[in-house]
Amino acid sequence: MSDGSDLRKRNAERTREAILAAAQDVFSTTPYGEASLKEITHRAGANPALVSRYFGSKEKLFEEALSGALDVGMLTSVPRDRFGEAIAELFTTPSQTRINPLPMLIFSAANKETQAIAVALLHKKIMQPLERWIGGADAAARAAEIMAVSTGFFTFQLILPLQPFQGRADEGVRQWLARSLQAIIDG
Amino acid sequence: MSDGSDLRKRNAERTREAILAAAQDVFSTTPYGEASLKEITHRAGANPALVSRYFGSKEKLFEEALSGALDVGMLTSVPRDRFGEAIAELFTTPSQTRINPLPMLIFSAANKETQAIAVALLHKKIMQPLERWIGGADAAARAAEIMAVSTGFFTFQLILPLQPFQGRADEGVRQWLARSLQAIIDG
DNA sequence: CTCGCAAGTAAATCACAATTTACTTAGCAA
DNA sequence: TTGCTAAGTAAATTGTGATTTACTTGCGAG
Repeated sequence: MSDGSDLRKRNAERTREAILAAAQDVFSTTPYGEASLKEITHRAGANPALVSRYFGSKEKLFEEALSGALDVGMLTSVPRDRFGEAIAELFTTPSQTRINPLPMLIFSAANKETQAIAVALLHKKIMQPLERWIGGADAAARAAEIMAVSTGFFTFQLILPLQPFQGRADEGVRQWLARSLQAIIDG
Repeated sequence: MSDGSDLRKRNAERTREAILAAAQDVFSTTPYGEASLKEITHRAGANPALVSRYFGSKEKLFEEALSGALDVGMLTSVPRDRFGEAIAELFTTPSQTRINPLPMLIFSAANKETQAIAVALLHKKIMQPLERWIGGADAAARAAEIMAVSTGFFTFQLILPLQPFQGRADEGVRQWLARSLQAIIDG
């Protein structure tokens, strides 16, 4: 039976997961159009033809990769009165292990198909729960504001690098991030 | 001689400008990879082969289009004590006439080449003059913060549409934008 | 053991758009 | 008027990468 410690060479489930993991890796560091299935499957030790078999298409693979990476818990697991501080700390502490979904979101701008996929998933997996967590009449606006600040920050930290946002960023930038985000939560 | 009112059918200067204008139009509304030279030159009433002649390549055309669109005057022509208010008003007042360079910046994430082009132009045409206009020790950080907020806003207004940012946006969003930007200027 | 099928592969196909090439034509100059 | 050159065009070329196809092989059931 296929439990997690299965050592067979051929194992559809395992291969599928390996491709998905590689896709999250690649899609969060490489623009969608430049992320090739050859590269992704190579990293997974698999063959490009399997993407079609297991996911249907590159776009569907992207959808599943993004869906798996989007996790509102990142935000909502933090106490409200420390929100800004905690998120600013998280954003400015580079982590090799955890994959960051925001670059994938930014890269999804690369074509209309992936834009549509991203908008739908963003609503379902982030905006709706985030709005509920925030609560109140203008929760939707405040949730959108949090996304705007976060995405803007990562755009210029990871994709179009500006010096002040590089690496751990400086104290001033961290404080700005913390205060901006806290102000949105406090309303 | 070729003054601006020249009516000849064949006029290299005129054609070049027409292609450039069409490119700014298309590149600011269509992801780079989906913006075809066929579409751009069609709008300009010209032929795709002319891009190669007048600009060298699609990337060079993009560079010139972005360069022409990036204009820090948008920001620095505003009095400092009304900065937030004025920019928020500008950002939330949809204009068909003026082309918005920020989507082009966001779309430039689509590949490493255009990223590099965008970063270089962003520095030269926006960050440097903006930092000088802001002044002080942490001017670079504050300039980057302004870009982050602005780009984040347009990402979710124009590219991955979130309801609260659509159209003129609501009063709460405008106030948030105004206050966020003003706070960065005030330090 | 061996058969059948699921898993995996290599190579062909398809699609598409940028760029190049070889050609046509408008417009100016002598 | 005639030719020469710059401007413009149509079609061929190229390159790339996703997807499909036809094939091979591992592996477990019976």
